[in-house]
Amino acid sequence: MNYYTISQLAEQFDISTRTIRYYEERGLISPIRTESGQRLYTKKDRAVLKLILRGKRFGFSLEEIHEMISLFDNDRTGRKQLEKTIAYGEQKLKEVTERIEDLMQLKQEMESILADFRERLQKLEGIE
Amino acid sequence: MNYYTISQLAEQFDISTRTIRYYEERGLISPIRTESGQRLYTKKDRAVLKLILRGKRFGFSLEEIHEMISLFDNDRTGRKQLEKTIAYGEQKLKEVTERIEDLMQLKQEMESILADFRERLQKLEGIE
DNA sequence: ATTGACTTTTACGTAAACGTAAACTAAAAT
DNA sequence: ATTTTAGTTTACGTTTACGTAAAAGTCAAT
Repeated sequence: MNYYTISQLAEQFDISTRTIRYYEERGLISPIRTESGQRLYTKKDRAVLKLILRGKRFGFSLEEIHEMISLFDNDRTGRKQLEKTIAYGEQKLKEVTERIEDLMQLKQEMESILADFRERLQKLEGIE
Repeated sequence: MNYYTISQLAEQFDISTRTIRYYEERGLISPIRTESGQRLYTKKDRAVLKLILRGKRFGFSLEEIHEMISLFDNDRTGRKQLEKTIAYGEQKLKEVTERIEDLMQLKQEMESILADFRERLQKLEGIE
């Protein structure tokens, strides 16, 4: 296995090292350390970071993202745990679905407004 | 035409009056005033407020929302203005479309993870 | 007319999500 | 060997999006 340094990841995702350390502060990511204390990130850590950034783009808070990440934790073996996780996942899935529908409606509206503007432009060009 | 008071709108959207005044501070909404200085909101102001809140749910910043609202400004009569507005609108539309696609991918992933968890649960229940 | 609910401005406070600087150590390059 | 460059912690600063409180004016109801 090979590792990434913090600045490599920062460059790859175009974020600051401070941001990555901050995510660690908040418990979202947990890189291993070298003897001297340097952080080393695995592919999995990288994937988690990717998830975080995607979540952010969707307007989820770090706290929400934190919860969602725990969905991917494979340590949930017990039946009760599994059931809770599934219930939580179903709820989050519903939220995402609603958000998609909302966005699609917004898209529709923007398209109709644009169509209206284009029509106006046409008329203006007809005069000239 | 009839008007809404600030607290009426606040109640309707379940937000604080401070929030509404803050949107005004930032130039997102511009209610008229009574002689004594009270704010009065028209249906149109209400619609703008609705837009703002929806934008927020999508994770747009107030600054971005501000720009998007200007799309709905009907004061853009000049041809150049119209062209600029259309170009801006097309770009925003693209962003929204990308966001939808991104979200749909997330949805897929969540569904497959959930399917996996459900399968595990089934196996656990088979044992018992 | 007076109580109480509502509104106004001004202004300081706050949580989230980092930015930035200092002071220091380790690694890499010359 | 010694500069650079990259990394660490600690800690204070900053922006966004409001919350909250004070002081004063206004509207609605009894």
